[in-house]
Amino acid sequence: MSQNRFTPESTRLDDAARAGWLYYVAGNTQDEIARKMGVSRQTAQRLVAMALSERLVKVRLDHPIGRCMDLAAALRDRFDLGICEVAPSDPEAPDLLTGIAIAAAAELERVLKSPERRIVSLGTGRNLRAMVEQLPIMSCPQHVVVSRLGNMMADGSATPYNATIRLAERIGAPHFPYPLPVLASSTQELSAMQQQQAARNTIDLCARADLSLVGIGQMDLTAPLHVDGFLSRAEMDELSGAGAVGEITSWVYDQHGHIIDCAFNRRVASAPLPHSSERPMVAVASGLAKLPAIRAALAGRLINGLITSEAMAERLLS
Amino acid sequence: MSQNRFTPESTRLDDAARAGWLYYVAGNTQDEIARKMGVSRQTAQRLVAMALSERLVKVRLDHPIGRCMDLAAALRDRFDLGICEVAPSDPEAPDLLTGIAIAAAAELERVLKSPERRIVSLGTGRNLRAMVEQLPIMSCPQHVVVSRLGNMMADGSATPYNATIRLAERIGAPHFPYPLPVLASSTQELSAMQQQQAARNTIDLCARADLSLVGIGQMDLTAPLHVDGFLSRAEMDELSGAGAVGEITSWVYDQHGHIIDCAFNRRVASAPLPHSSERPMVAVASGLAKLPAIRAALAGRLINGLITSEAMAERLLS
DNA sequence: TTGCCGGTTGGGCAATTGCCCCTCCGATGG
DNA sequence: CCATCGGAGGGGCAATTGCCCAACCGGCAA
Repeated sequence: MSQNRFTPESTRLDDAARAGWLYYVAGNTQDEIARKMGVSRQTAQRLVAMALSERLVKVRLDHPIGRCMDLAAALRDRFDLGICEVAPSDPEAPDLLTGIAIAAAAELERVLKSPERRIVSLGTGRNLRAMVEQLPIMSCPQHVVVSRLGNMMADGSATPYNATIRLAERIGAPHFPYPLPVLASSTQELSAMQQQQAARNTIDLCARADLSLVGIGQMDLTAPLHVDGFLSRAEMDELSGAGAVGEITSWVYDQHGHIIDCAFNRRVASAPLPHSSERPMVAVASGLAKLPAIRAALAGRLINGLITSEAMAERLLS
Repeated sequence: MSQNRFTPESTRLDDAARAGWLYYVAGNTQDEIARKMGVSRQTAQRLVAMALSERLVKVRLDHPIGRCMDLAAALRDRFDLGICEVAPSDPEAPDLLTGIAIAAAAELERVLKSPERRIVSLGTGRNLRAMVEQLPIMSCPQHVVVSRLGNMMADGSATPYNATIRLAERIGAPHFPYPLPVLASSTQELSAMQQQQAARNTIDLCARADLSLVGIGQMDLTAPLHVDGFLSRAEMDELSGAGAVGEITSWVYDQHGHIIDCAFNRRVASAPLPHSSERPMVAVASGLAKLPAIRAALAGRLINGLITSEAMAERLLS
């Protein structure tokens, strides 16, 4: 009541956080919380539920599950990966975002803990965005966050799932948005764009990134590129006809993991994918539909790291 | 499965981790977990409980208040406090009055909500005054507000920051101003004053207060006692020489939280501070300058409750 | 004023969870 | 061989939790 007068909804969240803390950290029952906070049991229950639904409470499991570690080791071995993490799957929801996001956040956090300056480059996508949400709030002004591709659609509007800004905000690091759109309208325009100092600087940062995290897009009707409107149905059919199975930061590649030489790729403005680099280029991806895309990216060594689900790991190894 | 034969208990932990993951991350019920893992519901429950007891699950609250509650819990534990609240600090104004005032007001409001008669005794200071301003207007004629110290300066003028009157007005409760000045001119005069029926009655109310809220004053050039003219520069230097680090309702104490036996304290007319009382004696204080004063008050158990800022809580614990 | 509307509260009940206690099973030792 | 023992599994019940629904509250328009 009283405290609500000033910042109603922020105080309600505060109460939710407090209730969540009392419940999950202090181990109170909802009755005790109700008593301590001077509200009814039902309200306490609502606050706890809100802490959950507003993603105020983050749960992490600190135990390497043997099966997942085995799968990760097998993937590392088979595909010569530097970084590989496998998150447990719920058999009935095998590609729940949260598990993979937590695993990816842990990997990212490891790098961010360094006192030395680190450059982290990010792609886009739900997975990366969910990853950032799982990261604890930390202060890392020594690092740099850079985006590997634009967040503007052709008409200038921003794409959703922008992970770079969120990450930079969360860890208090300077960040470099990608100064070009996702696609240029022509090869000529692209060349001109790439001459800009800002573009050259950002692309250079991407090339020197100490950790790159990217999503992987499949090439079917649910393809992120298509859903987000970068690729018309006709273009996509054409690309599929040319053997496209997946894309990373909009670079479309075939089943061998080779970037396809095509009109579309010649308009892609994203930072180039490094060739068999020493630097970690880690894909964060799951979902049955992405299987061929992930397999190809691994085969072609477009990536040298993978964070995925138990279910996907099993399929990749079979 | 296969790994069981070699490290049975590690597999049990694995199962616990998996069960915990399915429960806390994937949101399954224990029945579903039991079905998916092929065990009985009871076993699933045991596994989930084990994940908890083995500290496999780590819960984090991503809301400023979460950190505050951690700090408050640590302070409560370290200094054996009954009431402890830590308000979030704005990094750029770590001791902003408002946050602490809101926290203190919430604590006060909890007591005021009681239908039973409660006696609330107050000290003085900006913090308490700000606290009262944060309190909702409510009708509490059943309670009693009493001041722990005078609001008259030597010349009879009133001190600013009088919280008692404001609080009484705001909640519509009867109130007892402190019928003596802050300082008597001599020990003899003080004894005479304390014989007055009104004084004895008020002091008695203070001793029986169900909640006492006081400020803490530091002992440097910005000391409230000095700024408000109760303590000359020379007197303060003398007290500092005698080890004074802080004061509560004008009672000056040393770094161990012991009221100093000195000429000044023998003239202090404020209600006595209860010794290790069961009744809540809560300090509302923040500001870097007050650190030694707060630390000493905690050490000497002059207070058994504290409402402070995140920044101060961190310093107190470090 | 009245009545509607969105949002919050508390009662009550069903689902879920925590836990006691008994049983079973394998190991151990007499 | 049998008695004992400790640990895991399961039945069952009480406590806790989740959620639906009706009541209530404050704002707003008629």
